[in-house]
Amino acid sequence: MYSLSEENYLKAIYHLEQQATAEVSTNAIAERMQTKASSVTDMIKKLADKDLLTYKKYKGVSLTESGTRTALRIIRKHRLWEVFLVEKLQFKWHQVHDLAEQLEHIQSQELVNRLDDFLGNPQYDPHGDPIPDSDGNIKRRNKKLLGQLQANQSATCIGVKSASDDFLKYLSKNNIGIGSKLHVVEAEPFTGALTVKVGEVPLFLTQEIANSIYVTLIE
Amino acid sequence: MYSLSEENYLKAIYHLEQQATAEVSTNAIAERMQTKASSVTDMIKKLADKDLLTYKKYKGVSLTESGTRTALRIIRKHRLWEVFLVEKLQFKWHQVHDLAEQLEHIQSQELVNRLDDFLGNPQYDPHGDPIPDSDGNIKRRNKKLLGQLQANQSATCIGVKSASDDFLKYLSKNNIGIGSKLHVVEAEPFTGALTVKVGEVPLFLTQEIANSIYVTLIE
DNA sequence: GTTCTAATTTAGACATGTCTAAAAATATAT
DNA sequence: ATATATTTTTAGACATGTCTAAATTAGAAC
Repeated sequence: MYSLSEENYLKAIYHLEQQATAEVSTNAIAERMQTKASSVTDMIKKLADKDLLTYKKYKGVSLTESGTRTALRIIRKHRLWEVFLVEKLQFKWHQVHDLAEQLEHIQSQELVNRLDDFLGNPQYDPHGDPIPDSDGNIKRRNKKLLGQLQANQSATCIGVKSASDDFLKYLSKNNIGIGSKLHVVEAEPFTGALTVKVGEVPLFLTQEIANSIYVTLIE
Repeated sequence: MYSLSEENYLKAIYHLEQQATAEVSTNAIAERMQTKASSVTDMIKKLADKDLLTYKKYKGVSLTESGTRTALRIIRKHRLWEVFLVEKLQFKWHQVHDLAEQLEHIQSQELVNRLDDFLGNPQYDPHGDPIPDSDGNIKRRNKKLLGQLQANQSATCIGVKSASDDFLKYLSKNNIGIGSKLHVVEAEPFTGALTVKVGEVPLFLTQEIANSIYVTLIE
């Protein structure tokens, strides 16, 4: 269907669009894709010719509906493969990204859907990001860093940022994993350190650690 | 490591080498890869430069030890993914080849070995072909078509050739699957039809059907 | 509004892997 | 042993996706 490069551009542009407010700039794409602006311009033109994005010279790009749909299909595959790697092959959260970057380009609707069923139709990947369904619907949720919470807020752990082996061991020793409920008892304004409760057990977390844990607020 | 094209050439040449007695010819490769002889010559030179095969102009090629090792690594991946697709995702035997052609190019020793363990270290793929171990050792066995057997020989079903859905249904209705023991009661010389026993149940098979079933002899 | 700077695009080049058409080498037939 | 047919290689072209360097445009500063 689309080439490997085209798919990678679509995915990158989709992610940039999620963050940015306006059109996505050539330089932003170049930086994200570790390539040169001139290469981006070339590719942008091709994608525009295929109606995957709209492009006005010097004015940046934005994905068309078709482009967004295609990007979401790739992201769906990426995240499902990540679940597979972690749940079935016992990879650690932080080991799966590069592999999923390869697996996401495997072409077969049938395969993705069977994989989805095999995994029990998971809603979120091991990093806590939502997995689009086969129609491209995506359950967004408010992903925050634990360190951003105020005293008295409660949240569910949905993932970690850049996990080292030691960090993951530290977390499991303290009974923190995906799905753990965390309640912020106190947030120290100067150091940024947090006192939280994991279940009923109190735990002291440095700012650095609190900012390596992704959570979603419990209302 | 190696490009997608390079990997595909290595695999094709390996398979041709298994069949052929002497060096593998440019035209043989071209036919198998559905490409032109001139393209093959170009690629052959590159692979020779990388010491993956030896090549004398007009004299065909043969894989070096390094080339063979690389080919076997790809075949290992191909066959393990086929097992995954059939055993875990419930694909039919005949649906998995094209998907495995894509999956075999995923780069990661770690992934293959974990997949191998996850699948319970299978020895054979769904077509009955042996899966090389991580050192490239391969358990060859005598793969024959059921139709080639004589009266009174016994064999184990190890796969099917070009299976249609209807054919697979026919087989499962008659209790023939991978691992089934088949005993040839009679081989009709004129029509090529066979009378076999599946366990204790006698069954009549036309030549066409008998030549669509792969078996390995029981000594 | 003109000028400067930063972002973007264009022009031309290169690597990979493919092709066609022509040339060269090998194999076959008599 | 020579002519003919087949196989293989070479030469030159093209598509894709990338790059560098130069030219262009947009946006900010004054």
